[in-house]
Amino acid sequence: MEEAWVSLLSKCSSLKPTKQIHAQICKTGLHTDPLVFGKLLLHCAITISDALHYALRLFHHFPNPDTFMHNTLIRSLSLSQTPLSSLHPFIQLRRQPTLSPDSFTFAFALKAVANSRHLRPGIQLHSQAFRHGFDAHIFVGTTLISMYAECGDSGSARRVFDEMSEPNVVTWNAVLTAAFRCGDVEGAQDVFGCMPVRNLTSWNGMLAGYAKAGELGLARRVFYEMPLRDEVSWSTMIVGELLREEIRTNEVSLTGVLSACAQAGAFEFGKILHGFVEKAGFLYVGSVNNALIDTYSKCGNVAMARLVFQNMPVARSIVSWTSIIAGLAMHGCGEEAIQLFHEMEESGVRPDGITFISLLYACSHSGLVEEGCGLFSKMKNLYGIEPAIEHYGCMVDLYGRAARLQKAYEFICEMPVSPNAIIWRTLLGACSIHGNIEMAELVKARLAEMDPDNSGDHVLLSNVYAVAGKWKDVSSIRRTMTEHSMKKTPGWSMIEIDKVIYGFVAGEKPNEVTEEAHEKLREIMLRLRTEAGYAPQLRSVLHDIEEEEKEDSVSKHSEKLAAAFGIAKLPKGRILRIVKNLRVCGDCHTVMKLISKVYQVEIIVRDRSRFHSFKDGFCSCRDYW
DNA sequence: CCACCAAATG
Repeated sequence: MEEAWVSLLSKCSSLKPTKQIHAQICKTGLHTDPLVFGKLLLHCAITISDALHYALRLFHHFPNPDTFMHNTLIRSLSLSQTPLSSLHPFIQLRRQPTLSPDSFTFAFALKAVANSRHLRPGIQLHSQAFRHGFDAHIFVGTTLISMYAECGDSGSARRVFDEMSEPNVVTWNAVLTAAFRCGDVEGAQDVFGCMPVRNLTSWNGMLAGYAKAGELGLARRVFYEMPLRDEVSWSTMIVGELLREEIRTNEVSLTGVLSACAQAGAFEFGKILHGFVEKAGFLYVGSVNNALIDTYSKCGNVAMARLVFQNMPVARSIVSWTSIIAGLAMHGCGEEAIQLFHEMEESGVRPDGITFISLLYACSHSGLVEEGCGLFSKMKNLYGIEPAIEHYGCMVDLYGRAARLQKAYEFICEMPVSPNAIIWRTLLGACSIHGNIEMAELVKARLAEMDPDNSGDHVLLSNVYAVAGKWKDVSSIRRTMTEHSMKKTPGWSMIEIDKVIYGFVAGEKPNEVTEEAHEKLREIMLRLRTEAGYAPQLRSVLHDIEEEEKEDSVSKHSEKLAAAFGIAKLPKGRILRIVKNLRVCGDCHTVMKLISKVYQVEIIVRDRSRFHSFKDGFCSCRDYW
């Protein structure tokens, strides 16, 4: 309830709608809730520049404000354009006979002084904190140090630090930046050398300090030596123009990094890069926009891809149109992809062969057989584009997925170019989806002539047998595979949590992360069984093994582990984004649907060929994949 | 009765 109001507030940036929201909050009676009221104060003081008086009036009418409420007002004002105005509620609070200031009060008030850079009120606050015995408090002490540094009094900052009994990392970091702020680069180096513990903020502090002092060479060195880099590190480098030379000389490297993100599915990192692109003015380079569209689609966020496409400040090229069509296709938005294609035709951009590959792909992944056929002939007849082998492959996929296996087979036989292994493999995949043994055997024979050592083909065929319960044939395939020392590609999945990527491989040696994932997974499966009536679907298992063992084998699939780990680690409400190297198996697909319903989370899985976005028990692929 | 608010890097 409170969160709803807060998010509503964050969307309005002027006083009038804020007043309306306030009136509504009053109706619900939540206006006396300290949390809601605090957010309202903060919003008026920071987000809206001319609403300070309104914040003060709100506070004035608040019944019996306690120390917490006073602190909130002091904090709000300290962050406003006129930080020193927070001294009024500070004095008011001290005059109240029933209330007394606490450590928060002093921390906020000192922060206000630091933001205003006026030394004299700072000194007064310091002596008052001393009288109340709060100057020894670690937060207050640390704020004192940075306050003195902001006001240019490095000697006092140093003295406060020397008198502290147990400085922690944050205190050390405050001293570090204090040295830089007073222009003492050598002092900062000393502090950095003496620090008993360092965290990312310490490194970022060094980086920013050097950059501000104009020591660009040293800053670059810090950047390369850092054990870990986050958003702040990167943006320090960009804002300080430390990487700009490299990027400006060839924006190729920027698109290169973006495409690496796309391949790895590193969404959070891609977002950071997007921020840089905007800040550094690279949005005016068409190819960078296209790379962003591609990155967002491949990282599972087609909505962001759409947004980049819609807001492009430069002309959309054929690559831009094709990228967004391919992105929509990957996410199962076939109709939208076709609609965009029509818009593209109207805008006068002429499609090329790659555009049609994306379109046909969109059709085959959304079951739009008629539309796909129409586009295929339009490509040949209207645009005069001679279909390449990839186009034929898409058509085989289109018919095959739609269970029209005979039609697909005939199509291959009538093709004017001779089919390659990929074409036959596409059909074999379709046979495995629809469980057609005869066709699968026929196709596998062709493949055996062309590409006998491909383990994936054996696995596909054996899956067809396994589904039909023909375990003899399954084990014979397995024997051939071991005899030819063919290895099944191990399945892996990864999930990004707080910009760190965790990988899971089926059957790997247990470690801390996998232990945790397994434990969470056991708990999840139990809940799915009791609350959603889940029963494991064992058809996806390759081998003819005991039922119980099979269940065990299915339960170890890497995407399940990644999902379990995500549920355990990510805060509620966050989307789980998983990347997998192979296709999702049927059982995992079901489990993801159930998890999304029971745990009320959105899960986006990128598999080998497309995206599955699970929400409320349904998948965006509508079980067509 | 408790907890919601707090210090350092861009």
